[in-house]
Amino acid sequence: MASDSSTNLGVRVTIHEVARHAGVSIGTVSLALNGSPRCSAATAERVRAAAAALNYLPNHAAKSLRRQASETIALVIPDIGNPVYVAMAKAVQQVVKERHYHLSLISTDGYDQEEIHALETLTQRRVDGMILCSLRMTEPLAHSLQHASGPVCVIGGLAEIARVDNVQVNSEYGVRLAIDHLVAQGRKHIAFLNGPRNTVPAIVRGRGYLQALRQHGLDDRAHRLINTEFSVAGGYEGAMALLTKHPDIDALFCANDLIAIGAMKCLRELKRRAPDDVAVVGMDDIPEGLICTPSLTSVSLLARERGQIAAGMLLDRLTGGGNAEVNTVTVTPHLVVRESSTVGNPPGDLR
Amino acid sequence: MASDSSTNLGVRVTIHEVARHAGVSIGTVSLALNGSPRCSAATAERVRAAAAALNYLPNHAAKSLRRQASETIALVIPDIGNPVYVAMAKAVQQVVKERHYHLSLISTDGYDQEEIHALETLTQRRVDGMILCSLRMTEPLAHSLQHASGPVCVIGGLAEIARVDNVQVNSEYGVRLAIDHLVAQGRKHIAFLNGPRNTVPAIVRGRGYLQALRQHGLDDRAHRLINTEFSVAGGYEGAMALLTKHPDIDALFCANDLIAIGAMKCLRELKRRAPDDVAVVGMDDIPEGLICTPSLTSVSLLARERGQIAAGMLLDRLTGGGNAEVNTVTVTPHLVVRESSTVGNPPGDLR
DNA sequence: CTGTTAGCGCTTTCAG
DNA sequence: CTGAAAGCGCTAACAG
Repeated sequence: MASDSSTNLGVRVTIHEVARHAGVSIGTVSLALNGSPRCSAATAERVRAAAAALNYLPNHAAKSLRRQASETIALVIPDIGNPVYVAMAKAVQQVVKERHYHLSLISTDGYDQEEIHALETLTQRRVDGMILCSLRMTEPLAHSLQHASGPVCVIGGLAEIARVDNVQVNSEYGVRLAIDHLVAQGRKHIAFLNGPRNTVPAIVRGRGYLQALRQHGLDDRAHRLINTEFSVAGGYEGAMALLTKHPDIDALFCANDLIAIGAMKCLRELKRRAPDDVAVVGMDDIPEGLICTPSLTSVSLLARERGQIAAGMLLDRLTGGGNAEVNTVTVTPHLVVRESSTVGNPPGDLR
Repeated sequence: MASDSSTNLGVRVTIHEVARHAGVSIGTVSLALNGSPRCSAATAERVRAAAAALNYLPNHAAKSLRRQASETIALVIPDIGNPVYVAMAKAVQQVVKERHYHLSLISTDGYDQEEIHALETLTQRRVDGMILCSLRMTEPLAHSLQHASGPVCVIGGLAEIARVDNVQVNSEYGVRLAIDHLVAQGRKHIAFLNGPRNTVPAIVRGRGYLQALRQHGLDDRAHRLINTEFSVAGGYEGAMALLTKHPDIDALFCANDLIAIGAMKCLRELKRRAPDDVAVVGMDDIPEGLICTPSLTSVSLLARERGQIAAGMLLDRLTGGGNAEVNTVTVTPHLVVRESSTVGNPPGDLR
């Protein structure tokens, strides 16, 4: 009754108890438990048995302090409410787990300050490395990044201003795919619901949009481009503003799927049918694109893959396999055609 | 060039450098930085200045090891892909932040083992306390819980088998609200798309469903009840099975909104109109309920509020304000009526 | 009010 | 192959 060997009731068991129980010194326990070869198999077995019997679990703080490593990486994302980042996080989580690390997930929810703050966790040795997915790669952030006291891998963003590992997606090409598709569907007045003006993705996508219009010989005066939040509410408001100002719009290209979903809600209220009156195309290819009516055509920016690649890259660097130079990987988006952009011949495959 | 005082380039600065720089001892630095009153204001200021100049950040592992506390709590949720848990996490995050703690978010994604594993982080002193939101409160889990080496607050689940702090929602009453509403809308053949048989919420909701049917004098043989996954895919498949077997069904009550969304997708494919042919009601009141067509009537189970309450309860216990006995709070759900259940008179307010 | 010192639990030399 | 001992960076008791 004094002690229940199957549990540890608040009484933390340390390496010392294990040593006593196994009749060896604490140094030997450490060697045995870490699978060092400089320890006889018999002793190792005895130590493991003692540890199991006592329900021993190593104190993480002590281990970190001594090893100068926490076996944890952080993933910093802009918004955990956006399913595309959830998908990314799941991919990272999987890799991290396979390689016996831990993941600390941080959502900055639009506060730039949080990103700098997250970088501090690196210096504080709470995490060994970090995957940073930021919408606003500002100068102070780039600077903190450059001088971070541990490896960082950036997903997206302007990695040009900070020389660090990064995985990019060719989103201008993604925009191109969407516009090409809409033109092929016979659309002439293609509007663009872009993200906030001060975000890197919005800048790149806006540029791509105008370029694509030009290449198709369409009016590229950008008068059908509007900036809004990367959210359903943003899409709704942006679409409302755009459609009331330009009733001739026959296609809405949206910088992400949340915006597209908000835009479709707006269309419904305005009694304009999608895709018949207005075709809609988003970006990110989130699962929600399948549940809305009509189902949403979208450009996949391979969030899952990027997360997976970034995690591998970071862990390689952490576990010694890393090389000296800066690594860059760029993935290529692809278009997923669904109902919201194809009148008459809806694609059969909705997954 | 050898040193840039505005950053620390990989060279970790410790309390010793700060002490040297400020011309005091390390003990004094510690006192000053932790705002101890036993330290003159002038010295404190000098130390703070030195720390800032050197870009000093305390080593978290060292601090944790010494203080036996990590100033971090964990939130364990079943599925980060379910927006209701994202909402809960955001609420917890906010409270945690206000009270200057850190949050470690863990998604178990259906693996029971992960929950036990998460509890180990408590013993390993990675976290000081934990909020556990589990679908399957199994015996081994309850046991680990009971003997956890730190405070745990359970959200939902069967807290009866483990005497720990908990915040509940009266979901049987929530089910009642939904069934009452459907009956009031004139529905006679109300089916129930429940969650997996071995989960606590499904057990409770299934019981509530049958009880409510009985109270309305309806057939309570449970032949229109089916168990499926708490997901869109689960809802789709479950609805397909149910509707083909029982064509007379005129209402689908779903154990959560993901199931309801999947069910609506199924209805669309079967060319059965919602709400005209089949009314649909879900539970959780996730934002996605607003983007689907028709918008989804749902029972709010107050995930945000429960997260907020649980976080407060846990932090109170951690920061000393806690009392000895086990705390229990129960919140009361409410119905949010939208289009999917009301033919003819859609409610004006869709937010 | 400030300096000195022990020690949190662990890993890792260095001896034996 | 195993034991002893130092020390990671910090806090908190205890002197002064």
